[in-house]
Amino acid sequence: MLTINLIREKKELIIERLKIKNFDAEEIITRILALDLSRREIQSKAESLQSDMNRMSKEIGALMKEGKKAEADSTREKTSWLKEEVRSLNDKILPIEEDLKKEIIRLPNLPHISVAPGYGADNNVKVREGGTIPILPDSALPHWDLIKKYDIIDFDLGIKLTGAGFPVYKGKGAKLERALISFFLDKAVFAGYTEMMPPIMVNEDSGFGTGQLPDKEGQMYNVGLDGFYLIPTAEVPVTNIYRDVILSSDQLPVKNVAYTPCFRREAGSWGAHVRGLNRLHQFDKVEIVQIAHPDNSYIALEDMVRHVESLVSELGLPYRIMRLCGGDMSFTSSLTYDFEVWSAAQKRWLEVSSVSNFESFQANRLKCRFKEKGEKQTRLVHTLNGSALALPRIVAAILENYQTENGIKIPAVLVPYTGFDIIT
RNA sequence: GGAGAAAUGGCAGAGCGGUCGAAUGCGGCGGUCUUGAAAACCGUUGUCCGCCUAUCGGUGGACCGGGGGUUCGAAUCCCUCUUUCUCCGCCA
Repeated sequence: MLTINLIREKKELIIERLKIKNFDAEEIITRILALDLSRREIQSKAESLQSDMNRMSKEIGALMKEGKKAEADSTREKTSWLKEEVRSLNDKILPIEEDLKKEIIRLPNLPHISVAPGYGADNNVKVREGGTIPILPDSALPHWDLIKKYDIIDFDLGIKLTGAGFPVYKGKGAKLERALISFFLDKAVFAGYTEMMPPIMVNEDSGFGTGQLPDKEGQMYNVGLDGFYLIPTAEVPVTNIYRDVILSSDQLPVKNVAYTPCFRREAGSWGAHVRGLNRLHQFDKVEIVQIAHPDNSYIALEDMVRHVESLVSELGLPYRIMRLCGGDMSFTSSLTYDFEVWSAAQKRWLEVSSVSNFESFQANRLKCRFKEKGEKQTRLVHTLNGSALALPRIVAAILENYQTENGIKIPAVLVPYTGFDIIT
């Protein structure tokens, strides 16, 4: 959510910058400014009358004490119309504020200056790449065949228990999953992140804080009876830890990491390219989150990108880092880097991580602020997060890229975690 | 699930219709003292919104778990929701 101050002061700049995201903000901003103005006018009026009321109430109190009942009563009579007036003005403010908020939350975050215009994945910019693309024999299998061949992930069983997109990991498949989670967590803790185990259901306030609600309601599973939502990513609980919090500048940056299962309804997104592990309703992910000083948030972003890069690189997966264009970036993001790994049997790139700086956009929804040491003024923090990493596609890439005639080899860094070096 | 009690500033804890944004203690910040530190003493100490102001700041309004109500006036009374604690029941 952009701040009302920014909208008041930098209207033209916002309109310009949002064009990069192919968003026409002009009409919305015009409405916002009009609502803002009328809100302030009414508020001023109401508050000055309220001030009169407060003064008269005190007078009545004083008169009663002195025993001047008649004078107190005459003052009391005078307050009645004021009371009406204040009430009717305040009643006008509420719906205006609601409308104002409704309009403001429709504005996407401003893209960073380095973000290129564009409409989709084709306009993303390749920043770096690494690793070597393996050449597999013609007999190489896609991962959905490999998991059957080695009996390590069972989709049919998941369908029986829950439904499509809820796989059951079995034997060495389950162990590989757990090994990856441990590996990712250990790496993050070593890099200075604090491990968290948050709830995987959140309330509505949390959903609003990170931007899933109210618009992306259909993406999350709703536990109707209790009004909770299953988290689509650990970003939601871990970032919302700092909702309504004022940090001191020497606590920044806050660096947290969490493993959680993630749940996504993925309504309407099924089709080609979603076979096997490519898209699931429930999957495992390790997420890193930083709360940063606004002056340093792009250093933090770079730091996170390097961290994620070290993970894919140590797993020996061919990868590339893409800077998303305006049209491919999320509503809430200022700058996003996507990590893609090469899936050797599908012969395509799979997105395994998305690392973003939200600047103060989430912080404003969260009311997460900080104070510079010794200063009175509060400022909004910057929030960042990134997958480090999302498991299913990493598993898919490992299975495909590391397949041999004798079985699937396990990347060397994982062997201490799995306890085996080949799946047969 | 049943029966009671409670929710106040960073923390602890008073207040239970008017002078309360809120005593007191601790903590934090600034100062005096000291070679330095501690102790002691003095001062200061929240958030949001509006208006005025180039800035420092001034001024008005709101905030005592959330929401609603009674009243000229609510931290204080009433309703409701949430959370916590105690006892009983159930239970990984």
